[in-house]
Amino acid sequence: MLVDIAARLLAEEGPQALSTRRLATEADSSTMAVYTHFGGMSGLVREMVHEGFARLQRHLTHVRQTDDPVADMALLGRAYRHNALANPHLYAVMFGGSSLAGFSLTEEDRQHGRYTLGNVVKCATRCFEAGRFRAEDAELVAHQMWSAIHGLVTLELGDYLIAPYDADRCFEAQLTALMVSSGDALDAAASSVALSRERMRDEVEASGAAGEEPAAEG
Amino acid sequence: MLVDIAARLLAEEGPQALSTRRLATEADSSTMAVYTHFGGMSGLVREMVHEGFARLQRHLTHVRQTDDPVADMALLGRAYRHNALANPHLYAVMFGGSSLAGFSLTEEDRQHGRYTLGNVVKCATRCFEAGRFRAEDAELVAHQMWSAIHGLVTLELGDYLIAPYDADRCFEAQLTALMVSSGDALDAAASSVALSRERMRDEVEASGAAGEEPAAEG
DNA sequence: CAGTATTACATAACGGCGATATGTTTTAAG
DNA sequence: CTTAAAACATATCGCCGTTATGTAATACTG
Repeated sequence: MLVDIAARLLAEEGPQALSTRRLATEADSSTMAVYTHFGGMSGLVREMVHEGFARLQRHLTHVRQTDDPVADMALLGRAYRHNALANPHLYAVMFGGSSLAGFSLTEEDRQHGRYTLGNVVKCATRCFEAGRFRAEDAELVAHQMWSAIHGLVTLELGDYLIAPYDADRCFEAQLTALMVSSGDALDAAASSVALSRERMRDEVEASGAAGEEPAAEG
Repeated sequence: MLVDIAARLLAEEGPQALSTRRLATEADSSTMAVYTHFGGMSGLVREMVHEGFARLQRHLTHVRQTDDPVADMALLGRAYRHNALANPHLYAVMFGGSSLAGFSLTEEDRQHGRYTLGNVVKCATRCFEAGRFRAEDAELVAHQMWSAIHGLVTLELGDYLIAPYDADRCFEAQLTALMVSSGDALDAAASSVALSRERMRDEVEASGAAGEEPAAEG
């Protein structure tokens, strides 16, 4: 399928490899294929955005609920970052706006992935019910998690975070800070974040052994 | 100067207006001008990045130190956002990575603007000395402020934040959350953030009356 | 001053891009 | 079988960044 080829090209060679002629060559067809099936490059980019959010959703729904909702929340953050690092160019298309020259996304395209926030909203509600977070707006908390971690991931993908304040260090600090600012106690937050790190390590080891990674890239 | 024309085109018409032919037309010269002066579009983009960070620095150094360092810190956040909203396309070039198709920035280009973080680091140190922040790494705090607010601004510029959780609301919440997670008490943080909002309002009214805005855009 | 080397500029061309128009082949419906 | 629709291939248009080549202006040097 053309979408699969496009996803592979995007992951392996980056945005500049996504051209009608390159796709035609790769699919053994003509440049018209993109237009008959997607109405142009914009339509194909839209499909890529949907695919990107589907992969994100797959990562987020993969975190299991435990009796430590704050650790679950931290794990959601780790899953978000993990997905972005596994599909960096796809993530750039999802949020980069005009990452591909001149291909502006529709308002509907931009808001399409909003459903993935539901995972975070539900988890925030559980944190409220457990008395770990101040009882405030769960959606607002979700938006704060989203924008803060999105910002860190964006800077990381752009190679703006370097030693000694590399992305790993900033991310761990960011996770704890987010839990604290939502109302959790500092030591409790640090403990839950540490627990989430162990759960994440176990997760990637298990799926790494099964070779289940969604995408690899250089 | 070619850089001024480029900055104007970028601000008024967006990234796709930045082409050698368009610049040649606008400057009444040929396409070679970009190559003799900047060695190509990449060089011109680099100059734009430098200009963008210079404007950011101008905004950041414009916030005055008061006896409420947390309010000063919040005002730095507001200044950062204000600069990004005043120069949205320029901000996209600074951090969008490949906002312009295929023009990858050098490692030196990406790290060039790092000096602007110094304003935040100094302010964080003052927050420590005032006993408002937990005495930890000032640079780490600065990085957290940076990535969190950068993430929010990025989502805002990309029109990802819509009512009822619009950018204004998320930003105010983000500011308070950042101060709280750095160690400030919730009510103290909220009070300083509110104070910073008033100072910001006075600021834009004063400079607005003098017509001193750095750039306007549709 | 003359002579020269460097820089700036204009023109034309190359390859690649998204997009369109047109005609042809394949597919599916009646 | 007939025909309407979908998919495809080819050629072309107007962009793009970039390069090569030749020319005019400038600055340096003896």
